[in-house]
Amino acid sequence: MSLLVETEKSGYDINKQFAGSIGYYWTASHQQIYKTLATMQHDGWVEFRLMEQQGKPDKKFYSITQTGLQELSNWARQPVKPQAERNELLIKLLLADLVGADVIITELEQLLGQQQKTLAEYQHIQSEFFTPEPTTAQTLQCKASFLTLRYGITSTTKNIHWLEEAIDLLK
Amino acid sequence: MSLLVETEKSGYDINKQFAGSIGYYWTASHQQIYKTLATMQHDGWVEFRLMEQQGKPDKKFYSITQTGLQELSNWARQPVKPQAERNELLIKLLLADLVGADVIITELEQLLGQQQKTLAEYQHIQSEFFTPEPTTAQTLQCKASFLTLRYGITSTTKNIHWLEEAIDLLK
DNA sequence: CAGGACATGTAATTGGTTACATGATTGC
DNA sequence: GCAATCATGTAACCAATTACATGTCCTG
Repeated sequence: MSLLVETEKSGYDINKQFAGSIGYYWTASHQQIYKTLATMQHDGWVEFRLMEQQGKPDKKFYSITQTGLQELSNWARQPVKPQAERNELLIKLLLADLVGADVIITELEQLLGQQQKTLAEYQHIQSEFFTPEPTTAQTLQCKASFLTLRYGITSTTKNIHWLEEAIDLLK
Repeated sequence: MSLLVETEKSGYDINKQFAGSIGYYWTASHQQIYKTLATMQHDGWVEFRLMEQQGKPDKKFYSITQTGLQELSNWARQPVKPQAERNELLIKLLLADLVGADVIITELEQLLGQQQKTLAEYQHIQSEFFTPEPTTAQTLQCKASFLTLRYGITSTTKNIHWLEEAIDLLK
């Protein structure tokens, strides 16, 4: 729903946003998107207007309603609920005896490579779009995107650190 | 199932383990635990023996079977599936215009306080149980617990860094 | 005598994935 | 001719949460 605050969008558009940069911190399958839009429409949180197209299926442009805006604002005022951390990797560590440490180490190394690649991408984005860094004078919108990217960079960096430490100790 | 590799346990025991240190990287409600144990037992991955007790309800001590061990080992050899990141906080950042930046900042500060407390706890545990740090000579079991703690410390540190940066920029 | 630990569950619902389905248009 | 893009969905299933349920013993 947050994505609809800015401007009206179709389910397809939202799906593309998840596939892009938004996907770094939130994702949903297209099935999930359409289902959610349908229930939100049913609850009166969003409404849509049909846009007929030739050759392609019709588009439904969803926009947020007053009720929806109220609902969203209420949600944003509630503290985030601590979500259960579930880390398969740490479970596997316990099983190192069972499958052999080398299997685990190989996987850790693979993940390390991936994370290093991701970090490089993020840093590229930062140097391209956020130099110099946003100051307090910038719009909230701009700060939010910057902090999102920074979140990606800090978590990836920490992951790399931990993976290196883990590989080092297990070897 | 990983928790049953070491020794037989009841659902109640597992629940307590989740409530303790294991809970930092994996949790489940007692309902979920009993349900999962029941299906695993049905699939032949675990078996139990009843322990009758006077005054208290009977206990079911579950232990892992050969089939279960095989299944678990297969699972551990598979690469972890990348799980969809979902971060409510970053969504809220986008809504700072709607609810006012101060609401968001207050929440960030609250979280910062919590994380600092958590970090202090972790560091206490580290200094108590892992000084000096485990070397390559230690058992895998010991290394695994250490790395789990290290994971907690690195991610909490990362959260603190990011929260400080975010508060700073939004103010 | 109230509240928590002990010990197990069922039922209903939500949130999400996987698989299946449709059908025209555009680019290689 | 084949795959990808555009654009929507349904159906079945799995995982997890919330709420409800039972009954004893021990401690303050």
